[in-house]
Amino acid sequence: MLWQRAREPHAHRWSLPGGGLGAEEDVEASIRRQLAEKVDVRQLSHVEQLAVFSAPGRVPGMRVVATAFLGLVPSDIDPVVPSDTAWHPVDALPATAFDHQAIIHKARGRLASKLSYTNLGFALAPPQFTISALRELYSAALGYPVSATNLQRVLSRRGLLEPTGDTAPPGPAGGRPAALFRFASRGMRVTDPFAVLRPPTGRSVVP
Amino acid sequence: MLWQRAREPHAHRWSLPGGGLGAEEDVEASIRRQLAEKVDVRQLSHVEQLAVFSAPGRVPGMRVVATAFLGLVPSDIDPVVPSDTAWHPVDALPATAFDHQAIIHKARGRLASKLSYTNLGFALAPPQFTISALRELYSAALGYPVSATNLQRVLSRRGLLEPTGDTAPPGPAGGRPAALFRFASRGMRVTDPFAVLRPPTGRSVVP
DNA sequence: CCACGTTTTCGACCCTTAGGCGAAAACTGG
DNA sequence: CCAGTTTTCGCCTAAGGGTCGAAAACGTGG
Repeated sequence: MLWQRAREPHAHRWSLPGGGLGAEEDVEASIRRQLAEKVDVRQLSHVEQLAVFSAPGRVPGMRVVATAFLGLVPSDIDPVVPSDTAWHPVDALPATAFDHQAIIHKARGRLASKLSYTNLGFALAPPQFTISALRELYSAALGYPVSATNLQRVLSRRGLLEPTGDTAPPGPAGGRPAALFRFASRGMRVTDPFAVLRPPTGRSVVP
Repeated sequence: MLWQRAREPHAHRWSLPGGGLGAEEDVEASIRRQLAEKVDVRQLSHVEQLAVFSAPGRVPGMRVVATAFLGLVPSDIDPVVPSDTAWHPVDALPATAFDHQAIIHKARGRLASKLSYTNLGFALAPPQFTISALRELYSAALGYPVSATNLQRVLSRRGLLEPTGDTAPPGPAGGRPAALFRFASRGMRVTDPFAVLRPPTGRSVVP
């Protein structure tokens, strides 16, 4: 989600939402406030720190140190945004202001890897979904196709997916009705990768 | 590595090295400068951003937003440090200033997980090492014992370990001389965990 | 110099998890 | 009732980690 800058520097160019840090808030409270002020995005399903961007010349004319965040919104939600704000497909972005291109690139990398070893999919998916819908979400987020069969089995085996019992009606072309699922837990859960470092008894990493 | 604060606030308490951001440097250049100024640590084998700590009251009396870093030094190096600075075992830390306890905790978690799915061990290990020495390093960093057999095979299979051909002399109690190894590449290399999200052809994540 | 304790190394076997394929199931439309 | 579609499920294979125990290579003490 980008909005078009009104003022210099980089007027009229698309940029990530953000703003200055207030005296009584930390950076996460700040970015949530910025989003709530400038655009109507209250349904953030996940927010996490990405990185600090602090190159001296990243904003012409003044020194700005930015803490970039990765924020996710479920796919079923289409927040109303002001006229200067719009959603863009991450594969076809317009020219962006400052170093925002690099921030977006880093954000996408973070999303891709966290989709692999966490249940972060819950933040992208609606409350209920079919496996094929989830497959499309994952494919879009990752940038390459994933197998629906595998996705279901892997997520199930990790205990992240549970059936609701309901089914979704088939499409116009027919087909077997798809079973509906939901994510087992809200909030992030990490499935620790690799076992070299797994304690002999099977405890998790750094309790 | 901690040093004892000379001035208020939190005088005489142990704290992480750090300092203000200069006008002509980014945060990474800054932390490297701080380390070079205050203590003689030029052999940093790895430096990465950890997180921003920005709670309004984290430093009493003034507003300080800190970008925390994780920095590693190979185990064979014992940098000379000023009299107010000392290395502490991470399992037996003294009382620390501000929120540095939380920073250290986060750093250790990051180190533990990156040891699992990257070759970050290269930053902890000396140029040459035996498998048992590496095993002790990993065990210490992770906080629980790891199997030497497994460690060798896993790292070898990932192509991270290569034999030097030499052997280390046995200890005072005798024993078979241990073969010496080195890490195949300096610089961080990520072995992407889990394969659900691996493209059908085997391409890596986000080229 | 030979038996013994020590440390390292290597191989064998098992288990868990992912990837792929194809058949069966369940539905629509004609 | 039949053809076409979409989903689901089971089976098989491959890869990676976990464990165990035997063999290799060394020092030491009798």
